[in-house]
Order: sequence, then C-alpha cells, then structure tokens
Amino acid sequence: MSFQSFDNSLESRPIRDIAYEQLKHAIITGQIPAGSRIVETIYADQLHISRTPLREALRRLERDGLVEYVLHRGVVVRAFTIEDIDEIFTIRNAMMMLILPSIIANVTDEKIKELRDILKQMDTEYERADADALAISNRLFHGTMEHISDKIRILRVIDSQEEYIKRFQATTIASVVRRSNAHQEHHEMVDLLEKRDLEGLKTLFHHHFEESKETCLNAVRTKKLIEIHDN
Amino acid sequence: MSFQSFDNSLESRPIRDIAYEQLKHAIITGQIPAGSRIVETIYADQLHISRTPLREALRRLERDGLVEYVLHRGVVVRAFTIEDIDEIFTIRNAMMMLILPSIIANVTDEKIKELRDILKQMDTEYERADADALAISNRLFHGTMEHISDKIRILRVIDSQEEYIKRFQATTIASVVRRSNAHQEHHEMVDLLEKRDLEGLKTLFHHHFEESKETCLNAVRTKKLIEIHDN
DNA sequence: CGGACCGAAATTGTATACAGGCATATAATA
DNA sequence: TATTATATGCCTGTATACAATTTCGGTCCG
Repeated sequence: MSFQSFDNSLESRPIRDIAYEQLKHAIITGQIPAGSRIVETIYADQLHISRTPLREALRRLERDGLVEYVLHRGVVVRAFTIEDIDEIFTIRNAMMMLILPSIIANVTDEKIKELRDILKQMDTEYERADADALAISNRLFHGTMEHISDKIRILRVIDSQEEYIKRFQATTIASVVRRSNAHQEHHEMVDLLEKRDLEGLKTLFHHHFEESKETCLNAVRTKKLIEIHDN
Repeated sequence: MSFQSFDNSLESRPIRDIAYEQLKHAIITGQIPAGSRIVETIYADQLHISRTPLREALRRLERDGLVEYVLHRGVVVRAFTIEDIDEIFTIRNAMMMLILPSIIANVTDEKIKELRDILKQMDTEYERADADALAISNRLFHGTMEHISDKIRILRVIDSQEEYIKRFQATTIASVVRRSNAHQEHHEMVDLLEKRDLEGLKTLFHHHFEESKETCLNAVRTKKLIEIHDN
C-alpha cells in the first residue's frame, strides 16, 4: 500500500509535467526567445508527445505569465521590461517582510543547522566559482529559509515570481562583486536568524533584494538581455 | 476586415474559458463543496462539452489553487482554513500598500470621476440592500482603483488572491453593519485619493481589509462555512 | 471470519482525427 | 499600380478513440 507512491514519483509522472518543465526551462534560459510563437504541432513533434499534454502544459505557462495566448494564434513567449523586473523584486521583498516574523517564530535549531549545511556547501561552490551550482544552492537556501514560515499562500506567491527571476538569475550570479557580497549576506542572515533579530533581518533582506535588483537591471540594460522578436 | 473581431468577441470565445468560469463560480459559491472530486466525464457531460477543453480549464483552476491534482485521481476541490483567510488578507493588504504610491501618482480627474460614478451606482444598490449587486460593484470599485497603479504584476497577484476571497465575499457583504461601514469607507477612499493623501489612504485601506478579514473570520467560525468532505 | 488475490468497471492519461478560423499569396479588376 | 476578392494552407479548437492505471467487489483459501 505505502510503497506504491514511490513507484509513481519516478515513472508515472504525467507527460504534461515534463513538457511544462522543459518549456519553462527553455523560456527561462532564453532558448526560446521572447516574442517567439510556440506552434503546438512543431513543439509536440520536437518533444515526441501529442498536442494534448503539450496544450495542458501551455495553459500552466500561461497562468504563470511566461507566455501569452492570442485567440486562434496560440501562445507567444512574453517579453520583459525594466518595469517587470522592478515589480518582481518589489513583490519578492514585500512577501519576505510578511513572513519574516513567522520565520523567527518557527525556527528551530535543526533548521538553523540545515541552513548552515547549505551554506557550507555554498562555501565550496563559491571558492570553485561554480556559478551554476551556486544558482541552485542559492534557491535551496532561500527556499529553505522561506519554508520555515509555513505561510503556504505567501510561499506560492513567492514561487510564482521566482519563475521570472530565474530568467535573470544567471546574470546576477555572473557578477563577481555581487556574488561575493551576496555570499557574505547569506551567512549574516543565518547569524541574525539565530539571534531572532527581526529588525536586522528586515534590513538585511531589503538590502539583499535591492542589490540583486540593481545587478539585474544593470545586466539587462547593458547586455540588452530583453529582446522582442516580432515575427 | 475590422468587424470580424466583433464576431469573435461573442461567439468564438474558447469553450475552455467558459468552462473555467463556470467551474470557478460553482466552486466559489460552494455549489461544488470543498473536498469534492471533479470527475472529468461527469462534468464534461453536464457542461455539454468534451473532456479536452474541460481538462484545460481544470489546469487553470489548479494553478489558481482552487483545486488540487492527485495523480490518476483527478482534481479535488481544495478546503480552506482560518489560516488561509488570514494569509489572503495579509497579502491583499501588502499588495495595496505597494501600489498606493503609484495610484496617487497616476490618478487623473477622469479616473476620480469614474470611481465616483461607480460609487453613485453603489449608493442605490446599498439603499436597495441588493447584496449581490453590491458584491459585483465592490469588485469593480476596487479593481478600478487598483488598475490606476498600472503595476501589472502586482495586479496579477491581487487577482489570484481574489479568487479565494470571492468565496467568502457573500458572507462579508451579508453583514449589515460591515456593509454600512464599508460603504462609507469607499467614499472616504475617493476623497483621500482626490487629496492625494498617501498616509490617509494607507491607514484607511489597512483598516478596511482588517475589518473585512474579521467579518470573514467571524462568519466562517460561526457558520462553519469551511467544510471538508472526505469522500 | 478475515485477508489476499483476481477481474471488471471506472476514470485518468495520451494520441489522433476532424472541423473551422486566420493569414498569406495570388489573381482579378479598376 | 493599387486595391480588393478569393483560394489555399497552416494552425488552433474540439471531439473522440484508445491505453494505462486505479479502485472496488467478489471469491477463494487459510
């Protein structure tokens, strides 16, 4: 009775989920540039699936805001503006401010240890200057911290914004200076959390997101990462 | 060439959209109680559509958080807890605080007039004690106000939370006392907006949401609106 | 009497078929 | 040449058919 669920977790995951993740990844990494039209038949062939699960995946992407539907024209990958980035980080920061009290209220010694373990891992990745690994660990660190709050709805909001941020995460972490500061800030976060210092954490997180946002904006402005393909 | 689009607006709206709205409405009003399983074939027959568009509608509801998917078991209408309501209003309030400066910055005389027109409509509905009409106008009023900010992402977050709130809106508006206070507060909002009084608006909105939340919580606690059907 | 195993019914997951709309190209007309 | 009519093809919208999986009832055996 109980081990059946383990089987499921691996092999009988619906195709739509896989399609969803693949497409999401392709959009986030820019493989499918903004403005591109996603023609169902073409992508269904490419992913070796039928249109049905593909369409269901597209509906989720639509709801995520990564693509846009046009009647009888299908989906188009959405373009991003400077204002978008600003809003995304604003929301992110506001949500963090909302859950910080709960994080402090719920945090346990085990959770602190868990965070420190992640940090230890990140230390080595930082020394190796392994940006890809850091990007993943970074998400893990923030995710672990946020989940302590147990505010599932707010976490859902954060998660939905996350999709957009990922798109630019590579650029943020690519900045050597920012990477160094952010790494240090992560350590400070756990220190402050251990001391249950709400105000300190508020200030630090605000600063942390503000810096990330600026790095993003700079990267975007200079490299013109945001492109609109008419097509 | 141009009038073709008018045809579309009415008849060629995808069935999935209609199915989505019908199901959403049924869930929000409690016609389909929390915990119910939504069997695709049954609902497809009932709505006189095929499973394909129905499934796409269900994916959107899933993303909205109104239903939950279980592998090979289909969707189940989600149950709501006191904590959910608290979080929802917390998010709502935080988002409003974020966009209020933009609302003040962007507001025009025409927009103020638009709001006053809605208020005038609401006055008559209030006198008639037409709760249903008030519920709709209430949404229109808040929506109009929020859209002045032009912060599309934050509006999207507000909108996604709205789905949950609607579920309890009926009970909020059912309270005679609350209805009276809320009605007065709506007038004050426009007055403060006309004066570009940011702090006043912040305080008023905070109060407004806090009161709505309490009314909701009371209604839920006493009437036990939140039911979990095992099934 | 209870539990385990088997099979049928129910229901989801996926593929395919078909109908219809929209766009583009081509032809026709002024 | 410009502009409109028309036809064709691509692609989406929807329905249906088929496959896979779960659930549940029943029967058999301990």
